[in-house]
Amino acid sequence: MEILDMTDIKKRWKERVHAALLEIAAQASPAGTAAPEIGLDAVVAEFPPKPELGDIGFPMFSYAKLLRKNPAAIAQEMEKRLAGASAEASEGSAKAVGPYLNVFFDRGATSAEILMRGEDAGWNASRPMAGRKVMIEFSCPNTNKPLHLGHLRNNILGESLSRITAAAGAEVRKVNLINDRGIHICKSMLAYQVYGGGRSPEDEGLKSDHFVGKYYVMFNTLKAEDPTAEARAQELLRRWEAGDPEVMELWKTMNKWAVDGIKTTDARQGGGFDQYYFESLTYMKGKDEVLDGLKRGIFYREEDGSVWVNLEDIGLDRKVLLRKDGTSIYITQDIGTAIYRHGDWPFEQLIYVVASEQQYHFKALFEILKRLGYEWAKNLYHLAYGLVNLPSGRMKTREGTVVDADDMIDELAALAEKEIAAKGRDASVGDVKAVAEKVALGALHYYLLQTSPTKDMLYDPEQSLSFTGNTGPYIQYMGARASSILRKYEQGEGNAAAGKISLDKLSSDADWALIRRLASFPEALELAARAKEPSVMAAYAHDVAADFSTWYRDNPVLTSPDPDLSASRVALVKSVKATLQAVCGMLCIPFLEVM
RNA sequence: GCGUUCGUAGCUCAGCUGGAUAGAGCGACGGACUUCGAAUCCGUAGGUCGCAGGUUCGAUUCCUGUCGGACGCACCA
Repeated sequence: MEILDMTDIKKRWKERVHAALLEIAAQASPAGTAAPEIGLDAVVAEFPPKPELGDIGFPMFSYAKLLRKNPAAIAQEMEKRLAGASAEASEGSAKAVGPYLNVFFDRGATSAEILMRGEDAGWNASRPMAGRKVMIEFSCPNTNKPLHLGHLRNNILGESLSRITAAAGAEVRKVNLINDRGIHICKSMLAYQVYGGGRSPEDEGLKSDHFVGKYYVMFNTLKAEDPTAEARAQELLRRWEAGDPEVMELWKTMNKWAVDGIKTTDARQGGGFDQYYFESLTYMKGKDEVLDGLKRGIFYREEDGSVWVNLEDIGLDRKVLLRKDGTSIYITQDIGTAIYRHGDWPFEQLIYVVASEQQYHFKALFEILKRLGYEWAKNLYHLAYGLVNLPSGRMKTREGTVVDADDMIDELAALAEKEIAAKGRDASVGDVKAVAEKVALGALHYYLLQTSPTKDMLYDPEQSLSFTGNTGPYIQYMGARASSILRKYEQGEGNAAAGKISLDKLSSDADWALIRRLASFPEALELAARAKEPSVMAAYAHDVAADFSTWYRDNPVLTSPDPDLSASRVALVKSVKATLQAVCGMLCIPFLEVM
């Protein structure tokens, strides 16, 4: 069977509508005069507010003036014109509804396509971003302390966006830039030298990144005891830059502890990277580029020897690129790193997932790369995201300190475990701890992704885990319910095995509501990928789960007396499950067969 | 002060390139389990989309101003 792609059907209808409009326009204009121009882009399609109005709609308002007709009349004429069109039956039909021209999909053809999902692992054939190479940078931790709540949002945004972009057909490369050098690193090293006594994380029974973080905090203790602490840290940095063997040895050891621990947390979230960059290896890059730009007159040198760029013409400031002593600063490194990466893997687009406090920095960075003449610089994108706040109270740690990522997940898992016990599900789920961890991650990830990245958000752990409503666990629960039905079917319950799948059995409005939702998957995916908005997929996941929940309450699957009806519904449940699995995968919400 | 960004129901959030009666969830109130898992479902109440102008046939969406919050404006990263 030929696979129907709803996105394509929509596009083809758009073209038909466009063609018909041109015909009307040509007819309406007096002989000898040019027909008014209507671009294909001027044809907009949207979803009618109620399903009975149609599946997609085209408002006719904007052509009224051009065609000197009222929108309703245009819609009428469009309907007549398109009725006879040689559109294949499977493409549906168009009907005038007031000032709108609405298209009704052919239910049978759509259903047939949807039912294939359950049987075909490669059902997602939509590839709107095919052929594109997209590099996505996220996480970028410092190696002086463990990840915190903000990193969890960063990680999940980056990971989810990567998966969505890949699902949309692009080739994706996830990269992480480890900030493993600098004064802050030296502070934890110094504190360890003073207080560590050569102990290892194992000796203290701490996760290795938490161990390093402990000494970073202890630097404050040192500062209170020793007024020269800051100076000593600076001295350590100088020795590091000089390659002092003793300092390098300590640095390597502590960095490994930090990075190993951080990687464990990344893996816990389900993420990972295709390539790691280390600031200690890249921070020298960029200087040559700046000097080259200076030679070409893109930058200028002040009397003290420092090198600057003037971005005032685009509403930014003057920025320093090289200090008067000739050393690099932050933005210089980023210039170098971007160029270096493009050499590594010639991306078409590079997306930086970085907190919105750095918006200014990235504007400047992108502009500088553009001025240096890099063609790809126009495709650099800063995915800025806001802060994660917690409701004041229990979860908020003392002022000034941040909520640790591992602690947060631990706490969520403990709550989930309690809930499983409270529901009396311990026996059914088997490995309670493993399931609780997955529920915790589903809760956390969905909650973090449902909000648009740009906004600051309030993370309420209790609410995210509440298991009722717009939450990750709700979506997981619907996945588990679907799985449960299919499991029983496999075990021979009901009479579906004796029936055969019939599209006629899935033609009710209730069926159509669910099928239409499943059919809009390619649109949701394309929008999410194009707009770089995992929240679109999150909303879609919830919609699918909610529609399924409504549907299966009134549509018994295995207990229906009609074998054909039963078999058809089993097929539909399979495609619901396949869809939920795919979408949950993109959102890093673990799919659970049982919970 | 300048710049960026956010402001939608009591609370947390959606609202796709401007379009048909602004949607979910929580909370409140009222219903539905001898029925495939009630971690569910159904219903009711609740909004002058911060405010004021403007563009448009049409504005929550675009523009200007204004109020309020967040962030940024280092030879830090």
